[in-house]
Amino acid sequence: MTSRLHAHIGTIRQLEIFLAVYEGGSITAASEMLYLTQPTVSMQIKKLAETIDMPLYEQIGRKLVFTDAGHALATTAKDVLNSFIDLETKLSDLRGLKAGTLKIAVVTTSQYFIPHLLGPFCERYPAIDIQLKVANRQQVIDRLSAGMDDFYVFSHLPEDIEMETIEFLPNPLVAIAPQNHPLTAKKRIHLETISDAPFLMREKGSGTRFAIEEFMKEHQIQLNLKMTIESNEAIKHAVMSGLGISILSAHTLAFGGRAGLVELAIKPLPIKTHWYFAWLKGKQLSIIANTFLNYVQSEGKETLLSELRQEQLDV
Amino acid sequence: MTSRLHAHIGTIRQLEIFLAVYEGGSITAASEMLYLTQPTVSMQIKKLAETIDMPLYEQIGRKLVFTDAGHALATTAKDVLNSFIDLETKLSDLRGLKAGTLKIAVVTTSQYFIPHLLGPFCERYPAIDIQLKVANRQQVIDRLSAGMDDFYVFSHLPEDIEMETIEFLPNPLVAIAPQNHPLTAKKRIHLETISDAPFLMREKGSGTRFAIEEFMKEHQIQLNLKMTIESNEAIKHAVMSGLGISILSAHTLAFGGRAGLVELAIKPLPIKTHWYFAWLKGKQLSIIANTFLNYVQSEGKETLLSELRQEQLDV
DNA sequence: TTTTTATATAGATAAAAGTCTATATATTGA
DNA sequence: TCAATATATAGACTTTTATCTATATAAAAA
Repeated sequence: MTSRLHAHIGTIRQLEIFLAVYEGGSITAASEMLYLTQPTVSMQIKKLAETIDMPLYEQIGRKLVFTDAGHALATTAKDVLNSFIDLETKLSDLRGLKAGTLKIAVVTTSQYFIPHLLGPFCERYPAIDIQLKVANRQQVIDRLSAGMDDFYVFSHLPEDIEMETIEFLPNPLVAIAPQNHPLTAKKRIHLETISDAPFLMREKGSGTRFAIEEFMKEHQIQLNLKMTIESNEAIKHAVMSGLGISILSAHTLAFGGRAGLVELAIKPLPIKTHWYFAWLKGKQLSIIANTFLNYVQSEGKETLLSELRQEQLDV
Repeated sequence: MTSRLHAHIGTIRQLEIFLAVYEGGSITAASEMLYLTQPTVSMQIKKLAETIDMPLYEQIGRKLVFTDAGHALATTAKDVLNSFIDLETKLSDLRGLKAGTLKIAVVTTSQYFIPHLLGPFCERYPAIDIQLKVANRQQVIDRLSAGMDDFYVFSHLPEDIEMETIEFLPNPLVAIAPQNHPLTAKKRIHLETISDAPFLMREKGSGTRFAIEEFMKEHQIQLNLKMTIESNEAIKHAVMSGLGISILSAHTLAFGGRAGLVELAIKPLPIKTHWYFAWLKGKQLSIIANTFLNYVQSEGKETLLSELRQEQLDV
């Protein structure tokens, strides 16, 4: 099969002309509708009938009487032209931000604040469909390499991929302990103290872990690693139940997430890291993506900061 | 509006090629599917994107990542190409008698036997849709002039229209009276006798009336016209209830339609007329129409004659 | 780094689409 | 029968489509 479908049904223009003839009831009427000369229409219809290889109508006196083939073709022509009109509408919606998809992939820790950023954007552009993928760092990196999404959110940026980035928000890492822990009473805790307590840590590859390790190396502190846990929520619950202390993004405590936990007043903390919005270098941002980027850098950032301040986190 | 839709969405071939790219996931894959060179596909897609005036995809590494516009276009392309495939099927059905419409317009009197002719044809070609229009003579003539149907059935052919015709079946006109009428006892009734009885006649323009008038003029008989009635069935019931006698097509009595009525044995009757199948001269008969014509002239005629013989009508 | 695998661009070309003007033909209605 | 109304055909022309070959460019894999 050579798959040359179009050869059997004529051109789109011919369908358009035929439909005008069908609806106008005559060649001349169609030619006037389309601002063409009568022979032009006559010709195109003749060609169309030749490619179809069946007569489309018969001329009885002054009237055109359409054959079964003519009726069938008219039906198809209507369907097809309507499909095109629908497409045009869709495309102009896409051009005008009245449709389309914004795809974002984020590492798990950022799931605590990202929805608070997307909410107002959604409200502003209700017709835009947002697809948010929450995955672990490696999965987000894979999606980044494959160019699957518009934006990616990291705390610790991957190094071997060429990207564009913007530093978006401070991501302070704070030490937490259960409410009844002896250290919670103290107003100023020395960093060295932390070595004594059993420490709960995120898994290797985690951005949080990377930042903690860098920080401790710098301050020449050896942690007393008790357990590796792959989830912030699980770590919080482990801390609550007295298994140890930990250092986590302050955002994991925001928006009602600090029940039963106390932030320790350790002197050089918090560890100052940042959240980054990243996208593949060279990838042409869609209009929607651009719009989102502008939003993030202006209102989005402001809104989020003020929300976090209300939560009394030292962001 | 210049109504040049096609200018905005490319050619059918381009849609076809784009769909191959979309489904194959790469330009090269598409070119192999379609037996084209890679630059050909690349070019056509580029043109398509230019007419749409939006990028359809982005190349990320070795993969193509489609934009929203690309996805929308692919959906439309699928719809459109499927419409064409459906059309092709329909057309080839039409070519092969596996679809299509046979349109016939008949004068009211012939409605008594025409269905018995169409029945077996329908069974033989179950996919063919038959549209039977039963109307008065003038309406059938109007449809004939406008070329609205494939065939027309008359007893008395119109004179001022150029047509092709075939004489199909005898249409004997017989005299009828109610069962209790004094004449029903007689075995041989003189034609003149008819002048005495009140006579019920079809309306002017009716083929039956035309034939009766011609016949009576020839035999120099003056009828005692009592009433003009526009329907065979109404005439039969008027005769039954003793309003008078009449002359009607024997076929109106066939297939169980003679209850309460008796055919009078008037000597030079029945009046011998015929049923004709007619169609516009110069109108190209469709394959279906041709098939029907052949059927009518062979099996159709035979079947109908033998059915009528069983009804003991002297056809 | 080189090879392999993809896509894009340039330049050429045959065929088809799409349009026109001028003219012929057919039908209807006065 | 003639004027009015329709459709069809002929011939010409421009633009676009749909291809190709050859070559450049880019990324991934070895």
